[in-house]
Amino acid sequence: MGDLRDRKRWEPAEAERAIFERWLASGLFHPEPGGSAAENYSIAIPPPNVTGALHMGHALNGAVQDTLIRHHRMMGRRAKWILGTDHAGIATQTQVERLLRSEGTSKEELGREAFIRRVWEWREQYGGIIFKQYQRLGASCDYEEERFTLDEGYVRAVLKVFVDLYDKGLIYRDNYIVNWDPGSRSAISDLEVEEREVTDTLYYVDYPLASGHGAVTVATVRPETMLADTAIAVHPDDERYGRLVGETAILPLVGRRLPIIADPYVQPEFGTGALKITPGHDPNDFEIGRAHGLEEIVVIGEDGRMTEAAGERFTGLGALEARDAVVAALREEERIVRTEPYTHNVPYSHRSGERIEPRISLQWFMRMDELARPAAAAVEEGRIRIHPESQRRRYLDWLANIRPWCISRQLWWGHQIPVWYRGEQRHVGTEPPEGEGWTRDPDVLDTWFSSGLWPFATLGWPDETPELRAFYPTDVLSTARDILFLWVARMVMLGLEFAGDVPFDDVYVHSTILARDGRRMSKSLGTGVDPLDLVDAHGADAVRFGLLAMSSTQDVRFSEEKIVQGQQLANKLFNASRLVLLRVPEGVTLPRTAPEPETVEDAWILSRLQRAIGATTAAIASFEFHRAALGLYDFVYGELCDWYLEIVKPRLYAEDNDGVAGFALHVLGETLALAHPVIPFVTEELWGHVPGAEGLLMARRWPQSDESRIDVSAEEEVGRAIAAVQELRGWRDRVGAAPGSVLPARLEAAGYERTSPHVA
RNA sequence: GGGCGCGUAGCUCAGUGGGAGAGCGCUCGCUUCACACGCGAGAGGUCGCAGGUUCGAAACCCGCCGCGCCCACCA
Repeated sequence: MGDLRDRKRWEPAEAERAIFERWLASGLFHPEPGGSAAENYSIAIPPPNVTGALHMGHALNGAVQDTLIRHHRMMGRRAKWILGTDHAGIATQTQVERLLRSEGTSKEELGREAFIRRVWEWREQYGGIIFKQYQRLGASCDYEEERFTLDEGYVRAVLKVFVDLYDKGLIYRDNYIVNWDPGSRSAISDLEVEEREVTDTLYYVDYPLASGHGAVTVATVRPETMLADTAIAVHPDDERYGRLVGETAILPLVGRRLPIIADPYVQPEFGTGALKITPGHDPNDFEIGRAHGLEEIVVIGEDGRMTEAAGERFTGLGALEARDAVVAALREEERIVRTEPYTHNVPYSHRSGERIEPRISLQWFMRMDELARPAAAAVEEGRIRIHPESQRRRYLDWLANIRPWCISRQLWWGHQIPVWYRGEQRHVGTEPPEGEGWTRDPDVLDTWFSSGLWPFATLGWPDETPELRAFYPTDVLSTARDILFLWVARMVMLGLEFAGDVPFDDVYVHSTILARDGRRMSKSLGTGVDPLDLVDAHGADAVRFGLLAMSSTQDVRFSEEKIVQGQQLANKLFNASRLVLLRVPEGVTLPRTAPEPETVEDAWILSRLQRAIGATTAAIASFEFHRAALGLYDFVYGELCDWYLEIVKPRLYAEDNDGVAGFALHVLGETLALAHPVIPFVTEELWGHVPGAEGLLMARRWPQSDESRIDVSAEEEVGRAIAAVQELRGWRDRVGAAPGSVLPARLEAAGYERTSPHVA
């Protein structure tokens, strides 16, 4: 560790690695299962993607979770931070596909089995790097037990849940309109779609009536989908069209006969008040089509290109090319009456960034309403608390309006759906059926389906393991806001349904750390900041402190200044400790209990310490991490260092200093413990230099705030002295007196009897 | 269209009924034996705008302006 005498600064780079090794070797990161979940403390980490690298969100969330885990570990709880990664279906498959392309091959060329083997190899090579990065932050996860959502046991849990839900009638297969992502060539769920504002052209197109008398004009921004039109709809009360309902129109370019129907969905004010109905490629039209029993035609294929059903001259064209071709053909027939620019929202895939093509396809769905009710009740009744409060409403609103979830994905990397087909027969089970000629459903499950089981599948469910008994339900789930529905709500639903209890008591939704420009950090814009660079530059404690100090109930812009502030705190604490430790005489060790104050300033700092302990404990308990971090800073800087240590310095340097040394050791020891969850490295290092300190600080008891040590009169007395000193210093500077000069002065005021020497 | 939130010092943000604050930046002064990644002293704010409640409002209420996020099936 080196001699403190020669170390004038806290040099995190040198010290942190060694300290982490000591923690890891201690085995304290890995609690043996025992006791009940109510006595123990556990947090399941939001599993990063196998492919993931540490970003600012991970770093903040890591700081939050580690602060909680370390705090509760010091409170004497058996504390487990459950660790693991997510197979991340689309993201991982996309990465490996890209790699294959660079090697001049493709997943189709390899075939499914070889491709999956390849992904596993890739995972062996690159997976889990992120945990090395978490370690640099000091995260005290249980590294001995790393879970993966495609581990054998986990797969069993996923398949069992699928089969159970199927047996309960909550999972079903249907031809339904879905968000088709041509980029990943898979269906995706509603939550993976983002709207973008786009200015398109609204085309007014004449559909001639079959009677030969006149035409109906419809307005559309997607002329290419007219090839799949199967009706025209008008509002039932729309007098302009009343007599046309029941008649037939002829679809231009195709010649199909389209019934003219009445449906209240149609807005008479929009366009011409007549709407072309395309059940195969529009969610609304799909509903109308089902209500009226219309034919469903699909003309856009899985690759986003027009199928043969679109007709010979359009087959193979991309959807946008087809739009131009259709418009050209319509112009040739003089069907386009007019056009106007039109700005509206268009769905894009959050995954691939490509435009979503709504299309009908055969998919697996999960009914959510039945599961949603208890999940809402758990929050309404306070069995789960969501912080900040504002997120509670979002959660409840989403559950109240929940819709079926499309859970099948047309990928290879993931949990393959446990359904086998043979002719008309279907077998749903965790084991393949007996006999020959069965083929398994090729689709895999949405990644969030397996993530939804995370808090209990990681603990061995469906087996009744000691881990499950000891650590489920977990205590806190800390996460970013954008996966509240995608992940958190689904864990609640599935936890209640399968593990028999809520998956966690508290949900903490942390800030999103934005770039300086107020937008999300972006690699392509170069506005991202790598947390590991910050660790290199300022140390892990500084990064943790800074992120916690930045965190809030809302989004914040990243400011490196806060991290610098953390670095200052670590350095300050290091040097304050040096002052005390280097003056402790032989034979004086850390007192077992708080010593009696010898002077008013002793009483004062002891009193202020109790308040700092109370405030820090309360801040962590209420998930106000900025209060915890900044409060520590204020105590260490503003009270301990600026005043107490300055005042006692002469006593520490005096010959017979046993008393004050012991007292200062006590204050130091309590302060190190108090700061440890936020800045674990420097505090652990210093603890190792405290004479009489036993074991790791990480395992020490959490300081208790002792009401009887709060001394209001000492606080007032010293507070007055501080104010007097500040006033005198101001005066000194104003009159231009040299700081080193000695001036005769007389103090004429009451209440300074014991502090006047310090004022002097 | 519905919902939520934000607007406080040059920057990033705390503060939510009674003193306008922190870090960084800026100015001035200090090689004081824990720390120059330091110490001390300062400058800097109509707390978005307008109205109301109150003895008292940065904070509570109403409106407006500006910014952001989420949800939503009007072609």
